[in-house]
Amino acid sequence: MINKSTEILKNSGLSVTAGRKSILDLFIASGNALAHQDIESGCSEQFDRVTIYRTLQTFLDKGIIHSIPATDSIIRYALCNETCTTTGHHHDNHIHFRCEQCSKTLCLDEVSIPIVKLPDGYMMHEINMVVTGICKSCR
Amino acid sequence: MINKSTEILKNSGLSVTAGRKSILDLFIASGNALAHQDIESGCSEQFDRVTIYRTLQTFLDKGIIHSIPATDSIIRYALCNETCTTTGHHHDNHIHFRCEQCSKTLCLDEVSIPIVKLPDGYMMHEINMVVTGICKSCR
DNA sequence: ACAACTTTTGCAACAAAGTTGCATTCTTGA
DNA sequence: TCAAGAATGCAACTTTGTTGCAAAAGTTGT
Ligand SMILES: [Mn+2]
Ligand SMILES: [Mn+2]
Ligand SMILES: [Zn+2]
Ligand SMILES: [Zn+2]
Repeated sequence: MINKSTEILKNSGLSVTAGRKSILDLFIASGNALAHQDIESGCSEQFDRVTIYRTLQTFLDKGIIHSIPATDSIIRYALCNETCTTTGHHHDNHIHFRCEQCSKTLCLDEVSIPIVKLPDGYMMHEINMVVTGICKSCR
Repeated sequence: MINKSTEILKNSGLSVTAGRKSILDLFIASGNALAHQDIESGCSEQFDRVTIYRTLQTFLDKGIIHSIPATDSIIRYALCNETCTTTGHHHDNHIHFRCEQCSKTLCLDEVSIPIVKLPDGYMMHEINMVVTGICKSCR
């Protein structure tokens, strides 16, 4: 296995293509969550918009990345931890932080989502918690 | 004050127009959160798409409605509780539930968002918590 | 290293969602 | 009732997301 992106792709049973490697490298290099647009403009090589949509969907399905909800209708994505990749089911249990200053969205892996008790009759599947505010580097 | 929607508009210092009343009535009548599209198709009268965008933005600014993040890039909106309207700053502290069966998004006003401690250096402003699963009426 | 097979990609053509400027219409308060 | 200001509808446009299909690239076994 030559490098990390190749390794992740092979472990997920995906064929290794320039586009997938490139996009994955971008995720690995970047410290924050990426939106479709970030990827389109941030990739070393240029890839078709459609390819990026399809790649992101594939990565989601395989548990390589997870999506982060937001109120600006821009979905951002970040690398999952190992367990998601291996099980094909998302197990990210951390909160996300969106900085109102620098607009970066971060995974706060060290802050886990607290347990909430739903009213009777509700069945919980996934939880998402997004905090907005000012990040460490913007203070 | 003739009815509730008029009252809310006046209290927020907004002029009372057919569109605003209609949209607000829809929110009041509906038990769940509404997306732009729901409003466009659900209003008694037909209003221009642009008017609906602008109205939603105005309602957000005035603290009449709040937006609910989701990972499907469709933002949904729901009525705020009184405190938002009066202060112009959102104070909704409840979690949101999105049913994977009926696709309805609900405000669970009775379930408040638990407190989380952020790492040093982070300043919190707003918290959003969205739970997905199966709702009471879909079991 | 090659061929056969499978998968991925790019392109084109759409559809849906969101934005902006401007003229017209509606609200409001004097 | 009327003037001033605010909201609306329309047109034109940008951005975002989807689908089908042919060409290109990746994979597997020899
Ligand atoms: Mn994350
Ligand atoms: Mn709510
Ligand atoms: Zn920041
Ligand atoms: Zn349901």
